[in-house]
Amino acid sequence: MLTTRKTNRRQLILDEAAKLFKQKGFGGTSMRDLAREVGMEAASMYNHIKSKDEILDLICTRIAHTYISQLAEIEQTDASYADKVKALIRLHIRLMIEDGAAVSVANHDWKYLPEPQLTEFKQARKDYEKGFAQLIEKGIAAGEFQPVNVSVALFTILSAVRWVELWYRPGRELSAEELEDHIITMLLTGLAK
Amino acid sequence: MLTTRKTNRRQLILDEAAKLFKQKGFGGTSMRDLAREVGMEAASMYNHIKSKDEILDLICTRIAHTYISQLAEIEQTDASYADKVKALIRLHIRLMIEDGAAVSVANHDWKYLPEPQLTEFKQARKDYEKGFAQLIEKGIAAGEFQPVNVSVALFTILSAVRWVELWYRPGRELSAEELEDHIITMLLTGLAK
DNA sequence: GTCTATAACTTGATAGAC
DNA sequence: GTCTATCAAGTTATAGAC
Repeated sequence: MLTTRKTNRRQLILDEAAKLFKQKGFGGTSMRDLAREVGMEAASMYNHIKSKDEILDLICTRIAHTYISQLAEIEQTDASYADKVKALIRLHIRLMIEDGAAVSVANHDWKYLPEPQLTEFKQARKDYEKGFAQLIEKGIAAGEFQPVNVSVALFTILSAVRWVELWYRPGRELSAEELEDHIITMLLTGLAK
Repeated sequence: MLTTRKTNRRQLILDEAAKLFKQKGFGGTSMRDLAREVGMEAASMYNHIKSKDEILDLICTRIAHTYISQLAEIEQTDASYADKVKALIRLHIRLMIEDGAAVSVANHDWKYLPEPQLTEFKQARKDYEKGFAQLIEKGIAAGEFQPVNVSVALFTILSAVRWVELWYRPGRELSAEELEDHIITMLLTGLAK
């Protein structure tokens, strides 16, 4: 685990909710579905959480903060820009593997957040993307990267680490580290000979 | 348009449905929402379509067939494998730009398809991915591509063309063709110098 | 083909006993 | 803190007048 979380009753609800939201979507998951998975009646869950919307907010906000604090950490190191970008790619993949359900929810169901959480989430994501883009820009300026279109490079990287969610199963042929190596090779040196 | 479709009443319902499903998800869109957009009462739509599920099926199936027939066409040409892969990337991007709502639905809401359509859709996607993977494999065997991990390359490419949905707006700084060029450069030659 | 009315059901959330 | 019972609102879909 990259982050340590209490494993009380409330956290159990959040963890099971993330799994169900990933499988069936926020709108496709009822509180009764969730209650069955948690092992209590739907009404009882309201002693631990305020609403279905709050569950979504807690999941999305935790993931957003995780990404932002990891970016801040990497920005402070004195590695090359290429190494910083590689480190970020590795962190994305590792978070997806270790906390995939919550990351999927933050990737897909954030749009169902009520205001003002929706606006806050979108702003946090924008800030993150801006910080990531600046690493690529500086890498180009420093001669470490090709002069690619920065937005295209950024979203190609972010998308490439997203599919891990759809594809990777622990115990597949590749270990997490091998997977990271292969994706970094593909993104940094490309397919062509 | 890559495909020509009749613009009767039924098709209007399908087109508006695709837009709403993309915006609010299949579960988050009610038949009343859709009816308002189409300009009739919810009950009246049932003279044109059988059910909400049928709408989803018609959208997903059309997109699946489009991809599969495009792949078959490209496979038959005698271009190099590199050129075949590039052509497929261009077709993905163009379909996303010209028919983005339906492509988004086929990408995200296919999981709400009822059986047996769900199984059929998953099989069609699997077949498509297999055909695409074979082009990459043969390209490696022919010495046109680096000996990358084929699955990683395939899903990196498929993901890279997916984000166009989240990002591209007509009238943005880039034309469709420039966007295709940039993405192909990023995927084929990579970020590193 | 379009409408109004409504059947049959599911939804998120609450009240109150224990 | 968990339960049963329930509410108010929303869901897909159909019946039947016009």
